[in-house]
Amino acid sequence: MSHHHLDLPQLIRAQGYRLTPQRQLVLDTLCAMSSHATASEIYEQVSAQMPALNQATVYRTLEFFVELRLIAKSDIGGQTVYELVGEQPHYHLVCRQCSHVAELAATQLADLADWLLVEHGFQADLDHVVIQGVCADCRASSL
Amino acid sequence: MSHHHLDLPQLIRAQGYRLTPQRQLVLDTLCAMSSHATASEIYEQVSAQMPALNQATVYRTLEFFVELRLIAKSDIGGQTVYELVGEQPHYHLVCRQCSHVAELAATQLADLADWLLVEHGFQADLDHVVIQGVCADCRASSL
DNA sequence: GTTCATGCAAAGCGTTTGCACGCAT
DNA sequence: ATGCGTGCAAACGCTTTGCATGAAC
Repeated sequence: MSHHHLDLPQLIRAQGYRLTPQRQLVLDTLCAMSSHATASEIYEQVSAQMPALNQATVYRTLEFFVELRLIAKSDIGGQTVYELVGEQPHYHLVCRQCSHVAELAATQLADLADWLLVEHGFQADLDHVVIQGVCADCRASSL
Repeated sequence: MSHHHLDLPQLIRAQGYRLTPQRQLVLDTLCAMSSHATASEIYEQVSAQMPALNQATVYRTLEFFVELRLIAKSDIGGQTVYELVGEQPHYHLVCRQCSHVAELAATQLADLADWLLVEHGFQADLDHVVIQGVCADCRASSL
């Protein structure tokens, strides 16, 4: 559970919110899942451990953590996916043809981010960037 | 109607498809609208000129043009928006706080695109890139 | 004890689909 | 004449919401 390096109870309570088993479980589950997941995938995993937990709670909990900026919500190929905001910002390459998703460290975006901040005062969330296109395999097979 | 530089009838018929008044109207409307628009915004505009035209037709028509790669479909701040693919590729900066959307020419992305192609064989659609973050105004007002 | 979070069920919204008719080819 | 595209209405999936109960503080 890599998110345990942060003091979750304090982080939540400091703002007047409450730490519930449901919130802990959702965060743990998202951490255990390799990478991005849809709300229903998360719900499936979570309800295996806590069957009473409701889908509405999953949505509310995810939204809650998104607002705390502990998890990121993005649209990947028409699907809304959630992901733990980790130490290593990364972005996604989504293939328009096969829907394959690759993850890349955001180091290549650093210059762009700097430029956006200096020239436009825009502070980019590098964790949210999704780039569509055609992946190497699909390009090869369409030759 | 800046898209009239392309031979729409031929482009469509060459692939065995048909050019209908509805398809023309949707494309003209999207061209007339300053920039990106949601399906319902497009439907409103379009049905003003052709009241019988159905929402389902708008969706089917938009999807049709997306597949022809005449228009781009992206998710901006949770909304699905459509946009004519013009001569000048550009990307969007979306403010997480005020939802303001700025457009920038994709020239700053060119290097990144080159790098993606060379290093990962990934051919990026620069028209689809959406970057979330906090805009200059919101950063200023939160100081 | 107070208030926030949850469970439940229903509603909401954007989008898609099946079918019969009509129009572009 | 053929068959693709449209209009209509219903269905669909994802997400949100109102309310009463229950749990965290």
